[in-house]
Amino acid sequence: MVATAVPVVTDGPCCAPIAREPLGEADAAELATLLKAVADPVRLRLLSMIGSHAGGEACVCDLTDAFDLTAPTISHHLKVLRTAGLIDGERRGTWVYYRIIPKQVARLGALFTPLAEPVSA
Amino acid sequence: MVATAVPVVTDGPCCAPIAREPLGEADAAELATLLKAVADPVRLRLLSMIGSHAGGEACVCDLTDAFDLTAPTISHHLKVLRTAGLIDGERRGTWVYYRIIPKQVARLGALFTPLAEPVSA
DNA sequence: CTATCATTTAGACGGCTGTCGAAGCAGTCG
DNA sequence: CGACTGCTTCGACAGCCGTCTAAATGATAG
Repeated sequence: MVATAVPVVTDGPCCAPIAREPLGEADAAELATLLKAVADPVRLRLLSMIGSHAGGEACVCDLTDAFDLTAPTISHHLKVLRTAGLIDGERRGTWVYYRIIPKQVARLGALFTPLAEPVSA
Repeated sequence: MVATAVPVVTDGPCCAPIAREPLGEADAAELATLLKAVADPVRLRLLSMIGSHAGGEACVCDLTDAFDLTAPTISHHLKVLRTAGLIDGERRGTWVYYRIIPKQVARLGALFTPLAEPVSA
């Protein structure tokens, strides 16, 4: 968390955080990396499937079956998501289970959220 | 808009919309296109500069000066953002001014926002 | 130990993408 | 009209990315 010392004036539906002050070069580069990780239809669906799966985690075998893609390709996409810190994988016996890391996903949302509603928390 | 007829159970601070139900193939493809448009450091900064500029719009000349890139390259990035429906440009005399289209930007935010707070609207 | 299944890694290949220089279009100034 | 400035389009090129096949690794079963 960077916590820029800018007083957030929630005076109505103004604009997303990205539109409050110009983004620095370094921040932009880092955020772009994060965004690139989700800017792919397959990875978007993988993330969605993992997140919406009962128990909060999904087995790779289930994920692979849902696409017309080979197992290595799915594995590659999962690695991209894992490297970006969006998901975490764990091996239990024969199968590997993936789980979403909500904090990092929320970071993406915070970027473009209009902040129209006051943050009650 | 595909509008899958699934009853969305908002039973508390669960997870982002993307994690409530698996994303359809078509929706994923369309969202990926939108995300690709912002998954670039230069475009992220352009969007941020335009959005945070006084008056809500920025001249291309200002934008070009802020980067170590040639004018055609900046123009290319602006076109990508415009094609994605994120910004809109208008020529006034000698200069061209760009403006953010908040609705489309908000769509991005809604994707990953945790929805921890009840939607008052 | 060997066989088999689940997943990842390695290597290769075609297509997309960011960048540039050159040229074209639009508007202003003399 | 003719020259000049601001921005975009065009064409080309290097590098990245998504996909595959083949092979390696990890774990269980017989």
